[in-house]
Amino acid sequence: MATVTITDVAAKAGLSIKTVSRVLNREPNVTEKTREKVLEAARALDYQPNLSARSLAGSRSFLIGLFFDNPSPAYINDVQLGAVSRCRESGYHLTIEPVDTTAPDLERTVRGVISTLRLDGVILTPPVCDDERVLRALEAHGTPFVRIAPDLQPDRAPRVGMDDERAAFEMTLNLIELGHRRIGFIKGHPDHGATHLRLDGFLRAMARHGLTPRPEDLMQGWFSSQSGFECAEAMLERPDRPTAIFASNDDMALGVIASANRRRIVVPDELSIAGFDNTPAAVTVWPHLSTVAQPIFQMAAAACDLLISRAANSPGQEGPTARLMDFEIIMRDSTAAPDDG
Amino acid sequence: MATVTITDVAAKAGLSIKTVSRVLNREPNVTEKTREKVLEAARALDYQPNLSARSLAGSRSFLIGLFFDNPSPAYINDVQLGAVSRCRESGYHLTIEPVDTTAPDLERTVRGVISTLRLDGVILTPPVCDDERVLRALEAHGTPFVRIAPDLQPDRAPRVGMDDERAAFEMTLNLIELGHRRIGFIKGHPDHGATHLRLDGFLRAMARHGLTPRPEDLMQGWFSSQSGFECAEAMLERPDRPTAIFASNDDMALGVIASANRRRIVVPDELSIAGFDNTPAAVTVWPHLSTVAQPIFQMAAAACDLLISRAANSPGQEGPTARLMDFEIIMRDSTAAPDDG
DNA sequence: GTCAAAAATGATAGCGCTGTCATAACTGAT
DNA sequence: ATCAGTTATGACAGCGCTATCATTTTTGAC
Repeated sequence: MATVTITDVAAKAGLSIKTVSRVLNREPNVTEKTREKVLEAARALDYQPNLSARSLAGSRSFLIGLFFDNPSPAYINDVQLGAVSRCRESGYHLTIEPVDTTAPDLERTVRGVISTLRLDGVILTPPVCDDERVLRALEAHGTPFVRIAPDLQPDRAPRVGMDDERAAFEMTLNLIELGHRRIGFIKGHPDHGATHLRLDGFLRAMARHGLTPRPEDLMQGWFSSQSGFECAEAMLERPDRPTAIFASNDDMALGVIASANRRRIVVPDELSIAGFDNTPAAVTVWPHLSTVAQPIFQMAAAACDLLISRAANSPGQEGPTARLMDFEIIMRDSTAAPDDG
Repeated sequence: MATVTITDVAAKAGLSIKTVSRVLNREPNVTEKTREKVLEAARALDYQPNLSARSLAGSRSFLIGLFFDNPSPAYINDVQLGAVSRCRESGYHLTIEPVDTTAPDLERTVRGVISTLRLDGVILTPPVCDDERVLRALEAHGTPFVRIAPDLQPDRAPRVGMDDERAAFEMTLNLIELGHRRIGFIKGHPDHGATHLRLDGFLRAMARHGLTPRPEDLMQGWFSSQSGFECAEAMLERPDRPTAIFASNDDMALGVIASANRRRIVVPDELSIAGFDNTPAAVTVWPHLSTVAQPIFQMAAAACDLLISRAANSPGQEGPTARLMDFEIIMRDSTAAPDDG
């Protein structure tokens, strides 16, 4: 209620508002003594700058937008937490903009948001990060954006991500080293970039050990637990079923576990199951799911960082930045050596 | 990039900027013809109002804040979607502010956010909605807020929620009508308001049928799947175990299913399980979980509504508004009549 | 037609900041 | 001391809107 303005601070400190502004914005050419005086006055008055005024007068809005369509809640949650944590440090705020990629007026919606809010930057998560209309709208408006785990045209704009191929490769290697030879693989949604990379990693690990998966052990899922369940049903009803199934995300792996439970197939004794993503649900089932943990929080924080430093400093680099973060293979209770050695 | 201002629209329409402003803000006293002219000019120019300017000049910021600590990602996701959907309709935007209720400087953080952003309203989810420091900061600043499912002091401020007691009551009734007499109940986190209400509903339904749960069938959980698992382990290892377990949220119910699976207890033939919340995970397990669906999306939308209409119009009512939404009992595959009839 | 009342429109002053440019205060070499 | 070359500070315009109040136009009763 008590609205303290920069003018009040200036009066209290006995300086001009411009000098106060300089201190608050960490601009150069301010004496240490002056700095102190301003800071103390601001503290005493509990001064809070008015974002609208800063935004209107200056070139920054201190607002970062997070555009997402519909990844899993857990994923989005991590992204938000990561982004906000970095925003907080720099006085930025996060506005969330769920985006319906199937909406016909998507482009004008996006244009509306970025020009109304004058966002300093936008974070794009899959699958929005691969939507041509969104990218075009952002580029046309000149709004900086960072894509998280984009599929297509990786060098079109700055991005952060992780090495899905290598993660799938290593998880598969783990399975093979446990002694598995017949390993089933459930692919993800074909429109999702990670889908192909994870499959590639799986195949590379198999090939490195001279293993060629049979066609019926390579199934097409949709990243939903239902699709994982259905693929598992098909694979598990055959007498020569795989001894391990690697589902390319946790939801599908959960479907596999559900199918195994239904068929009284003991996990991991009779069937090893691995997932990908390390969702909270992975430790909610029994047995706990072996999976790949993506550093989602860190990726989002890095994305934010890119946006904020870009907004603050001038650009000046040559090609778009790309930051690859480390994943982590987490072996829990759903994987073990196969029965028949 | 091409920044179209209200002045441009006014010039194009051959009117003053004030008249354009009136049309855009749906103020009265504008001829239909004038209205048309303004709207057409705005459309032709693809005019997008500048939120910062509107906020600085006027009394509204068009920003709603969502404060949350750490409910489940699925819950938060629904809240966000519900809130944003309503914000969109009214030209508002949502900024998210994760709040750490254990942080010592919580109060000044909250104060900083609301005065910097000049939020038109704030939505509080559990457990933030019961944090005294947050409530005090909001009240002191005079920022309108709506609490979702508050526990303490329900009439301290406007709120939306649902009737947890009656939902638990009805679910329990369903279980009893299936033929269950010995029903285990797993309580939630004691600090959470819903915990007591759900227990009350359970007990009332049991009492109505002359049933008194034995103390060892009334267990203390913490809303985590791990705690559900542990409670189930204790209940299921007894020879006279319950024929049904009602866990007061889905995560714990998932823990119960995990325990049953581990013990080769067939669900629902040998054990019925019911949850509460209808999280996505409820249909990720096998068998699919019977549960209570909270209208989270609608609650958040209603909360937003309250804030926006309050921001637009003057207040003028007497007591704080309270809106109770309808729940839905969803009976899926984890519940059935008991074996022994 | 006349006139007051009501409705529609416009001129103008800020909102609280930042950016630009001018001014003042310090340097240190001569 | 003197003067350029810095460095530190301040005056003031204006960002794009809304609010207030003045002005013009329309309306309806007589």
